Amino acid sequence: MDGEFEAYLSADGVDFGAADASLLRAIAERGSVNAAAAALGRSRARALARLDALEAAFGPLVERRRGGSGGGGSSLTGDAEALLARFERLRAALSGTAGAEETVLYGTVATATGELGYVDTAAGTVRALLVAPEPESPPVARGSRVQVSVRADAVTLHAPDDAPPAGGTSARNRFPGTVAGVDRGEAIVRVAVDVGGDGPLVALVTADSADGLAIEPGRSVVASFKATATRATAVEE
Amino acid sequence: MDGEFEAYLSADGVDFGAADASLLRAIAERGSVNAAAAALGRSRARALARLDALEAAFGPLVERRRGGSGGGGSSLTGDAEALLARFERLRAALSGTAGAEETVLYGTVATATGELGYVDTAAGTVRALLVAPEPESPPVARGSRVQVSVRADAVTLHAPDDAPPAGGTSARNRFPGTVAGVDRGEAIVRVAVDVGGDGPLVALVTADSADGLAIEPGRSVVASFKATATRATAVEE
DNA sequence: CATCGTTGTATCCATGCCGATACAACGCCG
DNA sequence: CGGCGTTGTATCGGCATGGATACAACGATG
Repeated sequence: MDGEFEAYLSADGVDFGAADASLLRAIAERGSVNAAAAALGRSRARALARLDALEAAFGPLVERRRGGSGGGGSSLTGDAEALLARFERLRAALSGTAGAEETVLYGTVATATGELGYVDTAAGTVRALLVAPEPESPPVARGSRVQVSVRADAVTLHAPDDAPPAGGTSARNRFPGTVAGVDRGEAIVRVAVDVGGDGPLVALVTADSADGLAIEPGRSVVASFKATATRATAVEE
Repeated sequence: MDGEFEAYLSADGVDFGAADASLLRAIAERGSVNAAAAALGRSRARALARLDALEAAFGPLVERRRGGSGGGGSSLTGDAEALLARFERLRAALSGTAGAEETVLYGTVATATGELGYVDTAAGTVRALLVAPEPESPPVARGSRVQVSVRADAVTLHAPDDAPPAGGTSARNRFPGTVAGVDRGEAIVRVAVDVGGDGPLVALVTADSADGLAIEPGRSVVASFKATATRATAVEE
């Protein structure tokens, strides 16, 4: 997955986004809506109105005081801190530097049992969560054409003789393959594994793990990932 | 993580969201912008203008023909299909029914090495990716107060005598604990594990895995999750 | 050639959001 | 009591977005 994202937390038709987070942070930092708005190049009236709208949807976020020492001021509530923390987690989950890279495999749903199904792909059969296109939509059905996404950070690499057992009751997807490429960061390593599909299966592992497995191009490995960490969504034919 | 989300794919200042996806899908289904707009209760002029804007940012999405058999019509390009697939993956990654639930642990960064660090939490030391607050911000520093989020779908459960080895070169975070609660779906199971922190560590596993481990309240288990699947983001004191 | 139903383009009006601005109220402080 | 700097509220004008509408162009079809 490449490109950029914007994400919002939603409640009662109000979307909390990056501009709102900036406003709350500026209030915390400067202690007043007036100074925060000025620092962000926004009008105070609009900032106050936006806070009213956000509070109607997300609960009390800013305690505001007029008069008194310093002329008045504002501070964040605990609810605001929690909301900011939630927003940060959402951003972190999506941010490109935090392992949002995915391997995408195309295939057809072979069996569907409740929320889980098996998908036949070029790389082999994958067990995955079947995600409905819309919250109220019918679930993905057997025979549907789907894309299966596997996050790089959900993939574990094993030496061939140290891998989880194939088949049986193990719920892990398991693919033997050959290391095709290695990109090293300071403490994390991106490993591309050729598992016989159209493109490589990508794993994001720590440098210790990579070293412990002596990861290098040409090395045989087994890649595994949880069924519940794997999503299948419908695509057009 | 609870509540609702809205997510957008961004390029060149244009955000592709649910309404845009609905428009493209309606075009594919009805074969014309006119019919699609009418079906969605939108004006044709605005729909066409929106397509122009989207195409300026994301590339050619709709092939439009005027005159001819049927009076003309429109169809999606391959780029549009790929964009829709990407948007579906984004939605699936965030959707509540697909395992986006997280355990959040608060703690302090003890060591930081490149992108990875160790965080001291009430449940014990966690190895995690340190996510900068903003793309251009300095990384999270040692001593920082952080929230550590662990997705339920990233947590693997093991019987105590079958768990990965503690310490050494293993890159997996590892927490022995006791099953505190079990919620069963048709094919997946949400398991809350008491690991000694403020709240339970939540795991989303398949029903076979849960059965294989004889998961029930009171059962001793070991929960493990990858360092690269674990994110630490800064929070206020 | 006229008709049909599409796309292409332009215009109008309504609504919502936004910054700038102004007046009012508040409570501390000198 | 006046001054200060904040919050509270209201108004104005500008801009963006959106639906409704209208005219023009296109190419197959009868």
